[in-house]
Amino acid sequence: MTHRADSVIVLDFETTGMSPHYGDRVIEVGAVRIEAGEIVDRFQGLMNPGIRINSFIEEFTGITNAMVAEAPPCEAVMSDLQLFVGDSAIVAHNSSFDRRFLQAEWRRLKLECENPFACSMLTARRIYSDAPNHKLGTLVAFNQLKNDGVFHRALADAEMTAHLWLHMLQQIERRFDVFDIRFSTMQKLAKVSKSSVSKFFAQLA
DNA sequence: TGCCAGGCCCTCTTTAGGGCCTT
Repeated sequence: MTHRADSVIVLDFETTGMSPHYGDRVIEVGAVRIEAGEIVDRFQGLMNPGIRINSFIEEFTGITNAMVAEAPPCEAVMSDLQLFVGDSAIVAHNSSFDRRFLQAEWRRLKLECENPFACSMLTARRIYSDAPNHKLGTLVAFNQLKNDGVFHRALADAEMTAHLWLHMLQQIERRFDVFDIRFSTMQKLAKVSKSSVSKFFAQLA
């Protein structure tokens, strides 16, 4: 399976909680496709998880039980998401979280999730070691990236993550005078130890 | 109704513990 170096899906889920293993479900998905350094397509879907959303999540996301009651079931939206994502590489902020939910929801549909993942949070920890923290909202403010002030809604967070991802790519290219930073390079960057970052960047230049 | 996790990183580490990040 091959992936275009400049084509990735940036994904974000809102969910009923932290763990699909304990019955939590996805209630909203937002995804954008990046090609050639630009957002070229968007996918958004509110869905009915079939279980009650607790008050904390309602407050946290603004997504209420009344809203999802009118929405299609998870299975329908997740099936459409699979068509949107295809075999593209996927980026998410703290991707281990979104990957767990994507795998769990697709498993219900008997779909495999073999897409490669990269994590914008782990990459940002390497590049922005001087940031106050590495929450998505903090990194957007830290880099003065454009946003519409909406947080904890899936498409808004996916778009902010995409802007952060593109910003990190541009900064690496500019800083080290290299072009065509590939998805696999960003994956490796997120995994190298903090003490090895300088050596890693030296190999890029 | 309320509760529940997991992967990664760092360090005063590796026979571990605690913090960060996601909802």
